[in-house]
Amino acid sequence: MQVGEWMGSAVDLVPQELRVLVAVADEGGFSAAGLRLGATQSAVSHAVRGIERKLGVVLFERGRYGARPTPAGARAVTHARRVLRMLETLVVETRGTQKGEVGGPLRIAAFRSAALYLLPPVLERLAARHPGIEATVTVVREVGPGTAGEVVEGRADLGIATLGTSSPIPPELIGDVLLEEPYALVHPAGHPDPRSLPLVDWRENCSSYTRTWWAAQDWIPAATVRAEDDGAVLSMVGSGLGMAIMPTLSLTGAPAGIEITGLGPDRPTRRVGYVTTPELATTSAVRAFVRELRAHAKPQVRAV
Amino acid sequence: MQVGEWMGSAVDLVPQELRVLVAVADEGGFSAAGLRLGATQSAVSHAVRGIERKLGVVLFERGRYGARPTPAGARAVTHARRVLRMLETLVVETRGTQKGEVGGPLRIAAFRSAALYLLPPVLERLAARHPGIEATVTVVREVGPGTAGEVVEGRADLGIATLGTSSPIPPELIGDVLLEEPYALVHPAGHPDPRSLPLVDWRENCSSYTRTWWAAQDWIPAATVRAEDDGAVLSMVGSGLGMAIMPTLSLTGAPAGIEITGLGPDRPTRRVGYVTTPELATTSAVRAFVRELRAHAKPQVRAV
DNA sequence: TGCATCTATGCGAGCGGCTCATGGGTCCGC
DNA sequence: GCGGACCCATGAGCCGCTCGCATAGATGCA
Repeated sequence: MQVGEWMGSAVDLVPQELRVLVAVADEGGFSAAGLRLGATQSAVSHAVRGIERKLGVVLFERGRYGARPTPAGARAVTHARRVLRMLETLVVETRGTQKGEVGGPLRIAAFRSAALYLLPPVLERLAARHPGIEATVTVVREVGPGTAGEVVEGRADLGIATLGTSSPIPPELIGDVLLEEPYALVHPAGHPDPRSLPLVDWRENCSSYTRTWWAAQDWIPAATVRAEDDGAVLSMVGSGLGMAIMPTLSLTGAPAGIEITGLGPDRPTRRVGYVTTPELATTSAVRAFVRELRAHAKPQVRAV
Repeated sequence: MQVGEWMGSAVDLVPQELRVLVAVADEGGFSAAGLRLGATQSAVSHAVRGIERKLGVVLFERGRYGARPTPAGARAVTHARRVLRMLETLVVETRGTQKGEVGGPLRIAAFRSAALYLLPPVLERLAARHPGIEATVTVVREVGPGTAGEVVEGRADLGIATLGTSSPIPPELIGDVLLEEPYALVHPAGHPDPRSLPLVDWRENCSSYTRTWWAAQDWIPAATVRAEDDGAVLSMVGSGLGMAIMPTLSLTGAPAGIEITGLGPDRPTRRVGYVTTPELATTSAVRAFVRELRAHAKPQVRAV
């Protein structure tokens, strides 16, 4: 005989149900979520209905367009992501304790230049040392919530972020500064008076500290051109369209025909660091990655 | 048709399985765990076997005595507790978002005197303000891992701890100081020279800062009597057996016949605070409790 | 007014997880 | 030494949950 409500709480959300929530939120509809999960729309509909009945709360507004999370639904999805990640962690760490090795997925969110120039050598050494770790990098524009937002929302395990006065670490996250790098003036090579060129800027380049310094410099004009990202800025400068003030990391892949000039002793700097959730900070995969990150970031500080 | 491995990952630990792990670890055996879960020993055996097969790791050593967790098992149990708590949080917070009210279980670990004299008024006001919160208090001796250990192990959501130089907040936890209270000399009322009495002490009374101060006081003898807890010390002092040096909180319920004398301007103090996990710190129940805690702790600082 | 594209739902099938019953192993007392 | 009293392990069977299928309902668009 099997009693209706047996072991377990009255409201038990199994991992599959959590995955359904995340999939619906990500895909924006039941049908698309079903496709992503390798299931039918019917299964998703049944599942969501069951969850809503258990919780006594409507989680998604259905409509012609698909499904949007209600406020309660959005909160549920955020929690669901974290729970799913902790379940993954449980499995990986338990296995790792047995075998004495480090492994598991590691989702990194980074802004463009960090993903292109800072992470590759770090990930290379990480892979060499811990082949079990499956690292994935997502490039996120460092505006609004930025990479830290990805971590808060549970979409990433660790974020490479610019940690400035304008963007402190959110209270529910922890992190540390990896390197402090100066801004420099970039301009077409051989230009006699680069400071007179029009300024090329891009959206992410707006740390408040930098802005303060900018305001004190009377030679800096308002940006005449606003590019999509720092890479675009760099190529525009290379094409002779103007000059730009960029952090060192963005200049790593500078093409030929570009000259970099320092901004003097009182030049502005920015701090680049990492952020992660405290429950993930203790996992061996995150610790191993941060170790490699530190080992590579430290020399760069001196090289600047 | 239903494919063998359909939705969800190959290794999916459902909440019931997590509860089985926790129950077996807590109860020390499959039969007892089954009893606690309202299920049979057979079900527990099947479940544990299934989990071990999924993870590919032996989680419990079985024997005549029952079942003990292996190292991997212990880690799995710790993670399981946290995941279960986060699932609970998901449900409660999602419902709360809808209704706009705060609720859910709140497991508090506190050392004896805090549970007896600090918490009751706080819990009273908390219950008045948020009837939905179901607070439970566990008294934990503040030695070794102490109340913070309960939180780390996932057995409590929030701990009232003595935060001193000897016991810093563990890196995976967050917390804050609530009040700083002085130690005082307690002795039988009317005694002409209380400092000459034999010293009564107890195990928890061993902050390193206090010890430093003690070492500098030549009038303090080695403890001649060592009681089980501060309450016992207090009643022994009340019986005229000797004097003791105790923090203010332990003196709240001092019986008649006891006199309290200050220890001068350079008296030692101890800091009492709370600790919790960062993922719980953002939940509305914990925030509400901490708010009440602060509101009550603050005046006590001035009253000292 | 069809059509396209969503979600909702009734129905049936299969797997998973439970109980029941039983067996094996070990320690203890008589 | 031997039954009994604890453990856990395992096989058989049953029941419910969850999913797929088919279809109906809703809605915006041409």
